[in-house]
Amino acid sequence: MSDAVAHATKPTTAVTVESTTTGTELFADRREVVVMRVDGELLDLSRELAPGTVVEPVLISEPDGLAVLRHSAAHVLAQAVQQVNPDARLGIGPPIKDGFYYDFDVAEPFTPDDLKQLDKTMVRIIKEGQTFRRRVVTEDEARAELADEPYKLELIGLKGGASSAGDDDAGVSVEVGAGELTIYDNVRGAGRESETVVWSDLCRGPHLPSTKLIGNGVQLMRSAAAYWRGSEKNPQLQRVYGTAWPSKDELKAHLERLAEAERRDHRRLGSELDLFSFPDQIGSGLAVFHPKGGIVRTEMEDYSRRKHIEGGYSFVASPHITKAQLFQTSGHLDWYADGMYPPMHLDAELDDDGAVRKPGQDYYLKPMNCPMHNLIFDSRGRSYRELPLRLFEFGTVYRYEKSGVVHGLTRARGFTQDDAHIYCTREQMRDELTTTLTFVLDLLKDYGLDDFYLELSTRDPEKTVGSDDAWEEATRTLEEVATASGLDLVPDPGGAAFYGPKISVQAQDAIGRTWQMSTIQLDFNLPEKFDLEYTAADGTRQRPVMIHRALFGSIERFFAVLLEHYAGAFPAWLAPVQVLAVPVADAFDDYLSDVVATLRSHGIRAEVDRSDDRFGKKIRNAAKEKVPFVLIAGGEDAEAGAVSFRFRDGSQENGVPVADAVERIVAAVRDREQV
RNA sequence: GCCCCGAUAGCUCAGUCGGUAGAGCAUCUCCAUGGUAAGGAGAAGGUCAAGGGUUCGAAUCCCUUUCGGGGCUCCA
Repeated sequence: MSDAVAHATKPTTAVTVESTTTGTELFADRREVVVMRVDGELLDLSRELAPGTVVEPVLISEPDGLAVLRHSAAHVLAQAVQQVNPDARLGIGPPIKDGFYYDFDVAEPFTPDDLKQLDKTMVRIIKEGQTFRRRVVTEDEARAELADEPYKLELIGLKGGASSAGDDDAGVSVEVGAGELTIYDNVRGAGRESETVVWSDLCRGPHLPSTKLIGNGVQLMRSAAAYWRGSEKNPQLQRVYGTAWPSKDELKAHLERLAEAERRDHRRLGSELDLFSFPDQIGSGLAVFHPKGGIVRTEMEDYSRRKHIEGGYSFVASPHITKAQLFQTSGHLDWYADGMYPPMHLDAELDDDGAVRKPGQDYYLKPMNCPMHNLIFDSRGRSYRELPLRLFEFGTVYRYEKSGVVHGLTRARGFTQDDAHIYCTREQMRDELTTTLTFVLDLLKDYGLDDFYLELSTRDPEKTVGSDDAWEEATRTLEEVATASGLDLVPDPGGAAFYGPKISVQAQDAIGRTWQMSTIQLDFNLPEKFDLEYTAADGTRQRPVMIHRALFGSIERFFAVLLEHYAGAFPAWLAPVQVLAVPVADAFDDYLSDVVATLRSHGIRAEVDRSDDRFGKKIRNAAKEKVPFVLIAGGEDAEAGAVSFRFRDGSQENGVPVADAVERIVAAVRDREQV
């Protein structure tokens, strides 16, 4: 086999078959090879290979191998479910990020106890070392065999229509590929006289050679309802989620990552650190910020304002409600009325007999600021000399999110956008987009995020307005600007707003999660609808181009992202309490009060812990509050006119002269250092 | 909006079979307190989310609403 290496796409690993064989034989001495790739297609190792075929081994540790592991685990789950409950009907069971799921039609939803039992049953199946055996069937054979599986029959029907690539349903193609129809039999004691088929499933494959290879890195996570084939119009099935890894250690590491994410959950930290809450009395998705959260938010806004002044933005303000006509003009009422709070009907007058004397007006809470900014642009004649005109506002908007989607600060019903609309000429558009993208990325870096990629959301013809030409030009310009940034660019087909395509900045946080942050949207459409014009140098009236952009998206959401990114340990400039002074005994309260007064005179948020807790308890409290600088003073420090620093990592620096300490803290805040 | 689960003191939670409310932390008072993650004692704190029903009796069982959680769908 060593000489078999020949011309192949991956010369280091691919082999060329010399005589008819199978992957099983070819890679017999390499246990970590679980599936093989031929012409870009993944195949079971047991498939026969003709001479001349170029074969790449796929390891369980690489993405394709992991997906096969996870999909195989989904099969085991389905077998376990039908073993426990023969009446369960099968949906689909694809691999997903970190694991897999399988959908079932069952009379009773799964309980946590059911999942435990299924986990045990799965372990038994895995240990049995069942073989996944592929069998090609005709459509009629498949229909006969799967007569009791209505969802599988539906998939077979689908296969006749659209190709797998054209089918939007994630996972459907996992079951019925583009090629032959196949059923996989799970065989116990394969090759022996006693061999029996214990379970079968319609599936395109491939799978691991044996359930044994799934190993002990599998765990069921939760169950939830999911619409059949992802459509609200279809019945709901019960979905069981699992996670699967090549080893127990990797499973443990994954569970630890989940636990870490839970510890950082902004909803948990928000109440632990007394930053914000969602009082029931106000309503779902509507937050109040407490003093400590309020100061963080204020710092975020103040810094943003300063940068916007430097960036040549003009500041505007607009009301929270408006007459319906404005959103009629903008098109929002046509496209997104469902996402808006229902109108207040005002000013109607009735006769004594109930007839309408004066019709009323509908007023809406604003879901967006752009129509308001358009009116500011349009409040007088505009000259090309004013362009680009950049209107900025921390604009609070209200969107009636469906009850099931509201989630902490990241998906709220009322929130404040750091919203700007830039009006410019077509000639300025490209430069302005470039400048804006740079501005956005630089500002995000100042807040401590620095790992980005871009996403280009393009048109969904069903959900958009405007001419093809305009969309084409807008999309091309955005793509060019995005490409020029040098960042990775990922397509997001159909993800555009109804008025234009957008670039969104995706940022990775400290534990590797991706958040959609800023968006930059190009819009030829709203200027048209609002009939916006400026006078060009030659005296003609021209239509400006409009750029929508938000950096934070919403302050609330960005607050949540930063809170999770820093796990509550904000850099000094953002921390609610920047310095907590802890006396060794209350004899030093006054000494530290003087230090704190000096710090405050430099604009530092500093406090003395004068509580009657013992010293150790005060240190504990300061640590739990994640205060960046703890200043300690006892006799030694006081005599030397000094303080001792205790940092968040527990490290210490003693006997620092007060003036040096103040300078150091002021510098850390000024330079936005993480400490 | 849909499916499932939940709501007990400020927070985290216990409360058996339907018999009338409990802990730790936090808070307040007092005592103690000189060096790096919980000093001690005491007090106060509840219309058991809200409303309705069943029952001699409901935190407990049933219904509705509100709020929250996990998903699905959605996200200008």
